[in-house]
Amino acid sequence: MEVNPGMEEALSLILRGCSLARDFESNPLNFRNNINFLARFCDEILGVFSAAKERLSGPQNQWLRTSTSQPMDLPRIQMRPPPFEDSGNLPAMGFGSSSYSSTSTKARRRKDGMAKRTVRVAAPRIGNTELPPDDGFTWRKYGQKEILGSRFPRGYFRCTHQKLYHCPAKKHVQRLDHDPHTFEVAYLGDHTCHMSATAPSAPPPPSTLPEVAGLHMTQYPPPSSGWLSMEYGGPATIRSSKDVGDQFPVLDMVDAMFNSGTGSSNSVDSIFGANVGEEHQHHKWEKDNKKN
DNA sequence: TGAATTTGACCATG
DNA sequence: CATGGTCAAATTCA
Repeated sequence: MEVNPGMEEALSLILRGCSLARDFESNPLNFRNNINFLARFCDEILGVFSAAKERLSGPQNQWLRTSTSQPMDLPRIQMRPPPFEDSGNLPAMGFGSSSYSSTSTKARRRKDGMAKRTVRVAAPRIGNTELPPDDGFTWRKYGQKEILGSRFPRGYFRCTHQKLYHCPAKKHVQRLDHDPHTFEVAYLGDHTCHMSATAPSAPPPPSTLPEVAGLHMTQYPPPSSGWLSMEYGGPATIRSSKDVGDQFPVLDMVDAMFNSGTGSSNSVDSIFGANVGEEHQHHKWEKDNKKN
């Protein structure tokens, strides 16, 4: 899918703002003794969000309503994402700003006959973009494979507690060749472990989920911890180990500004190195390409 | 030291 | 047979 560039840009900006906020959140003391820096920091956050808002409210925002990048019409993709919708165990959707869309895949059906549902997740340009998106569950990577015709390898994940709870859930994560900022995540099987430790501590509210643009998200109570975190910068198996803790004013500000669950990168150190990711990726993928 | 990730090999499917 | 999917030993990490 092609992500609308305007949307991408706005999302990137928003994510950056969130990242900045998180940076403050995680190291408030760093700013305490440096008023100038703090002021500039605030300016930057405001500027980033303003720019994002500009992009969203400008004439070019038509894509919000008439996005043609999706094979399906928008109302569809404003629905909650397909995976787990009947299990009462919706993914946390670490990044509310992501565009989710479902695609029917003609993937061959394995003999186990697991249903396969795919969603597309827009990755932020910032942060550790080479890690698969988190959906609120904990996954364990069990393989990675170069896919023919794809520049990027596909990662194979299964539920961390597969053994403990015989949870059959799996997912395949692949970065789109033509759009490296988008992951296609294929979910296979449902979680049977949602009452277990696999499930996020604070299950996402069942009703309102972020809509596709992540910008129409009406206020839904974010999980007490890490709602701002995209839970995206951690290892493949994402535990919100470095919990955010209590909300900070900046987060409130961000929340107030956007009323959205837009996530941000989990990796604080990536905040000021927004562009490092790609380099890394290429490095890594070059390596990956050597096999097979 | 246990758990997670990496990675080459093997298996299944079309 | 080519390719996608999984296994499992080796390695890394916390």
